[in-house]
Amino acid sequence: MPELPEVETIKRGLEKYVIRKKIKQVFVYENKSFVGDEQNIVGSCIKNLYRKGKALFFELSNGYTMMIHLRMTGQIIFLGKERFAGGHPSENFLDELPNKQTRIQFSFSSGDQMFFNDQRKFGFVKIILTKDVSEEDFVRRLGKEPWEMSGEDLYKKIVQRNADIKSALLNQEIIAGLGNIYVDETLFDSNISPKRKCCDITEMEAEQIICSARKVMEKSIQAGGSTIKNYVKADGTRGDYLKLFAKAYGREGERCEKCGGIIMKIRVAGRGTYYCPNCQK
DNA sequence: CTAGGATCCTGTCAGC
DNA sequence: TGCTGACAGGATCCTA
Repeated sequence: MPELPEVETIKRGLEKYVIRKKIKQVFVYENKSFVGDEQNIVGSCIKNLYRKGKALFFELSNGYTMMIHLRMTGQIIFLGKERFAGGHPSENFLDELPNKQTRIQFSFSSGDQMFFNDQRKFGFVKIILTKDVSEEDFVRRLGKEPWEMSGEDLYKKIVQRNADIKSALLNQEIIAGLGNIYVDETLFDSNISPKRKCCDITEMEAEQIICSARKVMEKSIQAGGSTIKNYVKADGTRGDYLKLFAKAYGREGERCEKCGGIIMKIRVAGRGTYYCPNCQK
């Protein structure tokens, strides 16, 4: 689920609550979701919080770093005086905690709590030595984010490939941060079909893709990703935050806002894919 | 090396 | 009502 904008939103929202907090206790409800020894982080303070691609890194005071990857259904919920929740949007943003999907719970000396919830257990918390972060497989293989690369950079990485453009944009080694939704939104904005072969993409189109990816993700970060804020509307009812900005994703059968045609759903790279066959060539 | 599919896991929904 | 299969905002591993 959570793609770069959601993880960035969590990072921005969470840092004001957790920086300088001391981890007093860690409860591991699901062994699969925790890699490493939790005793290595007990007693340490959170010095810094940053993001690489779709992963979050908590740099600790004792030489360790805690990496969290939300994968498809992960959520992070901070519970103090206020509640801050981000990640996979669902009813249990508002649940009593811990709940059935709580995999890891952190207690801070301040009395505040942080929960890692994950329905499908694909996500994980991993403890690594801070000095080894750059050698971590995930980090080593991660490509550049759209803001760090030019259209020419992207063009060079895909020009010799035969795969569909959608498949390449989902590949985090080629470009970091896009997932199933933002690839569809990026290609919709670029007027490029998800089925186009990489080797057919011109350098100008690659330029357009980078431009659209930045635009689409910036807009989502502005909207606040899938946080509790935009999941619960002002009147207390629950909203589908995707509808706030998605122009193609999840809109099968609806009218394209650009041409008035019908948004179609097909399968590309094994994923549900929404696009406008009229606009996207 | 690449590309495509299976896989990890739980939950929900459509269709019978 | 139950059952079944498809599918879900990710990334890795296996096979050809």
